[in-house]
Amino acid sequence: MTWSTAQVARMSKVTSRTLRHYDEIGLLPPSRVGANGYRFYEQEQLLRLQQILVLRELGLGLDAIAEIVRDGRDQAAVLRMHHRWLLAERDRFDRLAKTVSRTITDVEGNRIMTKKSAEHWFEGFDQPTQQHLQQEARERWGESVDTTPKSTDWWRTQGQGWVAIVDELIAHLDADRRADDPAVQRTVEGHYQWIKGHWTPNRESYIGLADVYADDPRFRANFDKSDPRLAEFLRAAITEYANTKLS
Amino acid sequence: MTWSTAQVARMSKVTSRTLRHYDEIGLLPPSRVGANGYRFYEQEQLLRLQQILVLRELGLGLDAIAEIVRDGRDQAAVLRMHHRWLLAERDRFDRLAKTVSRTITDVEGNRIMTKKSAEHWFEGFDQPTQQHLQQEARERWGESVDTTPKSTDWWRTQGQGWVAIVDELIAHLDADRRADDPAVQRTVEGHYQWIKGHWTPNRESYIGLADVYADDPRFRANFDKSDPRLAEFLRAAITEYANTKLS
DNA sequence: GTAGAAGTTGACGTAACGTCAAAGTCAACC
DNA sequence: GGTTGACTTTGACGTTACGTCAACTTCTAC
Repeated sequence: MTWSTAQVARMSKVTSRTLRHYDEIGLLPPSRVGANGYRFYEQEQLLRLQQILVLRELGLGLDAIAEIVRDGRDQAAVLRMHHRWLLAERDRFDRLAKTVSRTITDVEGNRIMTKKSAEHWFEGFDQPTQQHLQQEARERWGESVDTTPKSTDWWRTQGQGWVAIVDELIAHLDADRRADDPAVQRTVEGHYQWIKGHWTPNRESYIGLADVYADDPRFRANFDKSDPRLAEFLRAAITEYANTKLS
Repeated sequence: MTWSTAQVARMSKVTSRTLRHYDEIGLLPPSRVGANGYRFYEQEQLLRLQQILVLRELGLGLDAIAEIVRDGRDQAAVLRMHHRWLLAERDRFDRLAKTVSRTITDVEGNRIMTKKSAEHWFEGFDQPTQQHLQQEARERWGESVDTTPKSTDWWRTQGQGWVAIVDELIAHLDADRRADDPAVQRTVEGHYQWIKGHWTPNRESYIGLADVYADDPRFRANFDKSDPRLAEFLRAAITEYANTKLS
C-alpha cells in the first residue's frame, strides 16, 4: 500500500506542509518520489510518523525526536517505551487535575495562602520531559548516540532540579563526605525521585544510568566543567544507593 | 503574602522571562510594581497563573487563554471547568496509549496494513482543543466576550471540520432546504458529533450554543461574511435538532 | 480542451518565548 | 562607605515549527 501526501495528511491530521517540513529536515523522508515530484509513503513511513506524533504530543522538539526515532531499532521495543511514556503523561494530567481539585477546595474555603500552600498550586506542571525521555532512550541505545554538534546543547538545557542536585553533590565533596554517607544518599534519593517522575529505574538501570553519566564523553565533559571529582563520585553514590535501596 | 518574580518563577517552574512576557501582554499583570520597578505578585495572581498554566498544558494559545482567564468570574466554577478539561486530556493520552498498543500488536504480528487499518494508527492525535474549549467558555460566559481586535482571529483558526459544516449549510441554503429538512439535520448531526468530541451538549446547552453563534457580534460577523442567511439558518437548524434529538 | 483538485517549490510571517547585553537595585560583609 | 554577588529591569535579536501564500505543474473527470 502506498499513500500520497494528502492521504497521509488526512489520516494523521497533520498538514501537508508539516509532512514536507519533516521531509526537508530528514525526519520523515517519503518512501519514494515519483517522476512528477510527488511524495509517496508506505507502511514503514506511517509507523515512523506515528512515533513522531507521539513524541510531539509528549512535548519533545524535533531534534530530540530525530534522535529517538531511528531506523534499525526493534520497533516493538520502541513502541513499548512510547506506550509507557504516554501512560506517564496520562498520569501527569491526572496529577494536574488533582492539583486543580485542591485549588478548588482552597478557593471555596476562602483559604489564605501561605508560602507553603502556594507551592502546592503548581504541582504537576514540571515537564522536563525532553531531557528525561532522551536520557532514557540514550541509556537504552547509548551506543548509537547522535554526534551532531546540536546535541552538545543537551547539558545546557537541564532543568533546575538537576542543577540543585549537582550543587549538593559538590557541597558533599567539599565536606569530604563519602559516597555512602547518609547525606549523600539523601541527595541521590532526590535524584532518584526526579528521575522517577517519568520512569522508574530498577537497580540495574539506575546503575546503568550512573555509568552513562561517568562514561559518556559529553556527560563527563560537562561534569568535569563543574568539578573533576563529580563524575566518579556520582557513579559511586548512585551505585551505593541502587545496591542498598533498589532491586 | 507577596511574592517576587523569582519566587513565583521558582514555585511555578516558569521563567521570569515568561512572567515578564505575560505582564507585557496584559495576561498576568503583577499585583503591584515597587518604586524600584520590581514586580510583586499576590494570591490572586498566583491563582490566575495556575489557570494560565493549565490552559497552556492543554495546548491553548495565549490569545485564547486571555479570553478564558478573566477577573470577576466565579473562580470555583472556572476551576471546575479546567478540572474537567484536564481529565479529558488525561483520557486522550490513555487513548493514545491504546493506539500505540494496537500498533505494537500489529508490528509484532507482522501485519500488513490496509487502508482501513492505517487510520487506526492515528486515533487520539486530533486535538482541536483550542476551538472547543474556547467555545465552551463562550457558551458559559458569552455575555462577557472580549472585544479586542486580536480576538477576531478566532474564526479564522477554525478547523476543517467546521469549515466543511459551513460549506454544507450554504449548499443547503442554495438548494432552498428548510432547517428541518433531513439533509440539513444530517449536517447538524455532524456538527453535534464534532462538538461531542470534547463535551456533550444537552438540549439546553446546544440551543444556547446556537444562540451564541447567532447573537455574538463576532460570530455573526463571520457568518455574514460567508452568507448573510447563515446565522439564523444555523440557529433554526440546531434548535430543530436539539428539540427533536436531545433531552 | 476545461475545470478543479492535488501536488510541488520558494519564501515570508507568526507565536511564545529563550538568550543575551546593559544597567539598576538590594543585601550581606568587610 | 565600598565591594560583591544575587536579583531585577528594559531592550532586542534569535529560535522553533510550522502557517500562509504565491506561482506553477500534474492529475483526473467531464
